[in-house]
Amino acid sequence: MCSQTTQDYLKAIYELSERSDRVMTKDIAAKLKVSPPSVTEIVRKLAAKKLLVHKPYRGVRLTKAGEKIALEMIRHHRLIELYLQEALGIPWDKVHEEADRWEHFISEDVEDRMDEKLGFPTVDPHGAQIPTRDGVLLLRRKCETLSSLAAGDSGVVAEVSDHDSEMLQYLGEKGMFPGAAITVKNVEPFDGPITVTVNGRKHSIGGGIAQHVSVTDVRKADTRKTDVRKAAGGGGR
Amino acid sequence: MCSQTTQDYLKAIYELSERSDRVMTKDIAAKLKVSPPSVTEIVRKLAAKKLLVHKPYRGVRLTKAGEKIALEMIRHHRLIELYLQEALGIPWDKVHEEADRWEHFISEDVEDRMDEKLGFPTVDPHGAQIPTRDGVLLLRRKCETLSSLAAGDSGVVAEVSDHDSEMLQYLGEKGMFPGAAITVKNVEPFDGPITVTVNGRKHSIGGGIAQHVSVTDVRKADTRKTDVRKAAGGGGR
DNA sequence: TATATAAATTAGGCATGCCTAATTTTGAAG
DNA sequence: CTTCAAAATTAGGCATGCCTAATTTATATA
Repeated sequence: MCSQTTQDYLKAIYELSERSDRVMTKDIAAKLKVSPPSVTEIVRKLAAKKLLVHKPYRGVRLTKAGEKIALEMIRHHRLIELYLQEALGIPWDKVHEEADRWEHFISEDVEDRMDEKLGFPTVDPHGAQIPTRDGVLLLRRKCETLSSLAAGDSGVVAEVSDHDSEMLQYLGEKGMFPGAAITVKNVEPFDGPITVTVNGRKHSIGGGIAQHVSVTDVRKADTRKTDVRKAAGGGGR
Repeated sequence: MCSQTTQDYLKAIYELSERSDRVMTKDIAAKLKVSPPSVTEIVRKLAAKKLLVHKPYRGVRLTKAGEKIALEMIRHHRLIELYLQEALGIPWDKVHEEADRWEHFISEDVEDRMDEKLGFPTVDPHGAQIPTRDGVLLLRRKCETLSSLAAGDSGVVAEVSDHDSEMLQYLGEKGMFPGAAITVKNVEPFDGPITVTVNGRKHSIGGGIAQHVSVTDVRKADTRKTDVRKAAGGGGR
C-alpha cells in the first residue's frame, strides 16, 4: 500500500509537527539520518500522493490522509513496545529499536490480538499515548518537564523520551518509570544537577536529562520564591 | 548483514534442494514468483559472496555459509509460526504468511524469548522441525506421504505442507493436525479420493491433497495384496 | 548424428531511495 | 536596500531488484 520509506517519512514528519507547526527539510533529514536532497525528493512524491502539502523553501504539513498513516504507524509502534515488554520481557530501553522495525510488517490481525492480550492499553512503556485504531489520540494531561520544576515541587512521572536507549536504562535504574511519584529536592542553577526523590530513594540527575522527563499532577511546593505578594497575602490557593 | 532478498533466495534454494540435488533457475523463479533473469542475476551475486556455487546452465548448490543463513531464516520462520499460534491465537492457516514477513526483522534477543516462552519446541504448527540455534535439524522420523498408503494402513500425521492457506484450513476442519491418529479406510485408484478416519470421524479427501500430508509410525494393515508369500508365511510382524 | 525445444543467460530498461556537488531562495543583519 | 549565510532545491550518479526481448546452451528425440 505504501512503502516502508513512505511510512518512516510520514511518522517522522508527524512527530516533528508536534513541536513546530511547519516542518523543515533539514529537521526531517536529521531525524531520519538522510541528506536534505533525499528529503526533498521523497517529500515531492508524498505531495503528489496528497499525503502532505509542500511549500518549497517553506516546509511541509501532513494532510489528513498522511496523518492517518503516521498515526497508524505510531499505534503499531507503541502497542508493539508494550507487547515486547509485557509479553516477552524485553527491557524497556530495548523495545523502541525493535518496534521501529516491527511497525512496518505486523498485520492488523496480529495487532488486534496484541491489543486484546494487553487489555486495550492506552499508554506505552515510556508513557506515550497509544492512538486508537481510528487514529485518535486521547486528550493529553497537563505536563511539565522535570527540568522546569523547582525545589519542593512534586508530581508523577508521565512520559520519558524513548529514543535514547542508554538514557532509558539510566532512568530505569533510578526507578523513573511512568507512574512513579517524584519530588524535587534541590535544583542547581545554570542547568545544573537536579536532586529528586523517587520511591523514597534520592538521586541526582543532570539538567539535560531532566528535559526529557515529563511530569504530571504537579504540586508546587511554594510560590513565595517567585511571587512574594501572593504567598504573603492569604496562605496559598 | 544481508538483504531480505538475499535471505529469501537462500531460503527458497534450501527448501528446493531438499527435493532435488541440483536446484534450477526456473524452480527458484517459480517459487519466488520472479522472472528467470532476475534469478540469474541474484544468483551470480550470491555466488560472488560465496553463499552458493553456480554452474551456469547446471543449477546451484548452497555452500555451508549459505545454508547457515537459510537455516537461520527457517528457524525464525518456524518459531514465529508456533509463537503466533500459541501466544496470540492466530489460526494455523494464517501463521505462514505472517511469519514470512517477520522472519526477516526479528532480533535474536526476541527470538530467544519466544523460544523460551514456548518451552524450546522442536516442531512448528505444521509439524516441520525447528532447526537449533546452530542451524542443526534433528534427524527426521521415517515418513510416508498419505497418498502412498493403502487401505487398512494407519499411522500418525507428522507434517503438512504449510504453503497453501486454504488447504490448511480444509485439513484443519478435518482434524488432520500433526499428532492426529489416522487410518486409511479406502483408496480409489488413479489418484482417486482416499477415505480416512481421523479422531473417529470419517473423511474423504482428494489424492492430490494426500501428497501434502506426511504420516509417520505407519502400520501396514496387511501385505497380502502386494506380496502373498510373506503374509501367508507367519502371521504378520 | 542432426535438430528442435526447454532452460538459462545476456542485453537493455525501469523504479525506488540514497548520495555529493552546484545552484537558488529566503530572511536576517548591516 | 544590499549582502550574506543557512536552508532548500536541482543536477547528475549509484546500488538494488525487478522486468521483457533476444540469444545461447543443453539435451532429448528423430
